[in-house]
Amino acid sequence: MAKELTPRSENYSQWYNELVVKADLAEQSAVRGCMVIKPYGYAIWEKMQSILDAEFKKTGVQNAYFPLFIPKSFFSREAEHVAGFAKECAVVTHHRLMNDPDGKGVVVDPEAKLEEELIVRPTSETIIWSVYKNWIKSWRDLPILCNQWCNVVRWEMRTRPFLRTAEFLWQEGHTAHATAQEAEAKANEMVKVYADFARNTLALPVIVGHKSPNERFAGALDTLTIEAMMQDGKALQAGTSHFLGQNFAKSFDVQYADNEGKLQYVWATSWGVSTRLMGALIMAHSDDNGLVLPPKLAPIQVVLVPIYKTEEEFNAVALKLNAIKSELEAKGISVKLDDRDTVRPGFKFAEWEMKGVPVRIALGARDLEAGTVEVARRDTLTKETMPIDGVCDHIESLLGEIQDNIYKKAFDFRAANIRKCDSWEEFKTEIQKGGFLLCHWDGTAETEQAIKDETKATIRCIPVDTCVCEEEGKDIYSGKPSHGRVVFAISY
RNA sequence: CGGGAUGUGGCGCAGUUGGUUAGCGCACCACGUUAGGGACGUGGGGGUCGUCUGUUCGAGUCAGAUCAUCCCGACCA
Repeated sequence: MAKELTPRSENYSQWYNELVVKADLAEQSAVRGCMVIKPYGYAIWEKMQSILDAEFKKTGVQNAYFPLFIPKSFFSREAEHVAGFAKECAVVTHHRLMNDPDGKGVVVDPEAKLEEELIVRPTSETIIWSVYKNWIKSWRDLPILCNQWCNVVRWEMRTRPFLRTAEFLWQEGHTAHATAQEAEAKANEMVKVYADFARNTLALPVIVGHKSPNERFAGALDTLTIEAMMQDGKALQAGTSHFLGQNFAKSFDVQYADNEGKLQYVWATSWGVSTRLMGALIMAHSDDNGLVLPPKLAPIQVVLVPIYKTEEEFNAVALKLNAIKSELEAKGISVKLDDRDTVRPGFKFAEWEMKGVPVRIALGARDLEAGTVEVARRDTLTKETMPIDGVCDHIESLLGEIQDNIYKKAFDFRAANIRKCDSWEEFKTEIQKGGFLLCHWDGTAETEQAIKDETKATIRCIPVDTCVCEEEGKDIYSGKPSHGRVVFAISY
């Protein structure tokens, strides 16, 4: 059948690419590396947005919107920042088209060349700090805590659906503070928000940690990350929070008068998560039957499938199912009654499984007589027939159970694929098997680079809340002294 | 930008040493039978074979050019 997936174990990439399309999440667009997010996929993203947005607001953050275009001169003010992004920017050079004088179609009007080129934002630090300069005069203006939900463009050489696309949706928070301590605390607070969201909502066990200087955001003094493990053992950076120090304040000359009247540069953070979380969700939980969505994120939590032969049978079954639907909805559960008569039940079962709906209820004439329903759960692919009375209460708790079980499954998988490694020879073969290796590192960029060149493995993070191993040891590569283990992995 | 591959109805493919009307599966349309794990039967619609040039009596098939896409690298959330 057209809907069948390549098995995960056979070709992980192909399985992933097919799943994105077959679960109706997204498809490729006419422009290479860009993606159409379809309604079902977007509904999941919207759910992520609304939950995260509420969390941000609890920390005092407000939403705002800054322009898509950044004048080239703004962009080039912070040296490290430019160096980090210059190679992947879309640039607007003209503002008008004209009819091709030599024939059909249109060409760029050479008369309409812009005096200063505009960069399509790859991230908004520069434009935002050029604006913050006008907002900040006094210590009384601080802190400023803004977030924006928007799209950004990074012209990547190679793209993959959700994980790396030329254009993607994200949120970027940008805060300005009077002191370094306050800014660092904010960066920590936000990475905690991300970690809680990943664990509680996405059912994704993540490791929180610091990036090594090599892997740090361009222009940051410190980058905090949440790192997740995918089912092929590769690491995925799922969100980052940066302590930017005074780099951007100095580049954009943003100073405030403190309570003694002295001018001080402002301290900054920025933090973001993107539609890459969709990729993380897919790769962490899905199986050969398709998507597996944690109930807290599923746009449809329960699907009802009627089974019938005649119209009378359908009416009787639908009556019962509608009653169940109302009762579930009264509990705040989102329900879909699949009453299409154009496809058969078996087709519906397979289709909703592909789309990852956590719970399916099937009800037919047989059940009506016996007073039962069939309840199937997506995470375990098991089903049981139970009395129709009390089924809604059962499903309410079942959704919680499924949420926990999906997290547990991912947690156990990760636990089984994290191991310590103390020998360089062992490292070289072990790292290729996938998973995270906890190893001693001497703290130098040279060692990290050498390891990357030889094995493609990078330091995913220096963990702060999971697998923390502060202990004396020797660097796995250089043999120099080390004060703790860090997480090495091959990453997306 | 380096290495590899592929372009044939919406999708996935076949198409022999060049040979006449370009074929198959899925999807689609109609009718009927079906319906508790991706239904079946019968009938039907839809493609000039990525593009250009060449070789030839004759090109989906051979040659050259060109464009596009995909995979592996470099780069990256």
